[in-house]
Amino acid sequence: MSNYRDKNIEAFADMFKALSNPNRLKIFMRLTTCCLPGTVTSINPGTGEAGCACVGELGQDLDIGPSTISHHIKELRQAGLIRMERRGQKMECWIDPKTLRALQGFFS
Amino acid sequence: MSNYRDKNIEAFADMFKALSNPNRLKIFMRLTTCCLPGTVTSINPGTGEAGCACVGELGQDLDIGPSTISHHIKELRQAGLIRMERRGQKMECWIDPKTLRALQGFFS
DNA sequence: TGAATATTTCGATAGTTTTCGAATAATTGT
DNA sequence: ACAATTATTCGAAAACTATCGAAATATTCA
Repeated sequence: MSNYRDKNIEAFADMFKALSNPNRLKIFMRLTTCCLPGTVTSINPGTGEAGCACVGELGQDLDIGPSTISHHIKELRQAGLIRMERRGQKMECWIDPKTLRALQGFFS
Repeated sequence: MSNYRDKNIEAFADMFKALSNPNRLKIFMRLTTCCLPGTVTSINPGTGEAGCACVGELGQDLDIGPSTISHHIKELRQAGLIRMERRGQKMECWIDPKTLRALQGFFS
């Protein structure tokens, strides 16, 4: 009787691949620290809107172009690590809580 | 004041890269289940020797050649995930407990 | 409608990875 | 010394990845 990890090797490999690029890992870590799932995310002091980091913000301090940021965020999304939704001109991103729990369980 | 993760982004990216290949991930998982660090590892019923999985054993059921197995195990070792030591003709492999703890802490 | 902002798509290029098979090395037992 | 076992190194081929810049799309605001 195999356990959860054994049944999802390919999915976990995809998650680790998404985290294997330093720039993608930085984006992921930024999302975990700025807007952890389950917690109240940042509120824009100007607009008063609740929100999380958008694609442009996530790419700051990364020294790569916007098209590359977009590509990386797509990879994180396809691996199931993050979710995103359009909010006006921007795309808000946040960590998928279910996937994060799966990763926490993987090493425990 | 940055935390542990921020100071070791490259090292963590290397670990995730090592785990991003399905075959390498299977090898890693096999090591975590057959000989967890800190626990008494398997004892060979014939010889009575304590030991863990060797390179050949780890490559079973993987449908890739021995040189590829060797390559993958080298990647896991260089990422700091496993340690190994010669025992006669065989190379014994085991999980590095320090690195495993670092990974457990990464997602928590 | 048209300009500005934010993001994505596309095609290209340089670099990396996976895997193989042949050759080599290390160890053990005859 | 020699054969058998186990594992590593090397060179090559195919596939994949990271990044770029240009063009395209979506949204807001004047």
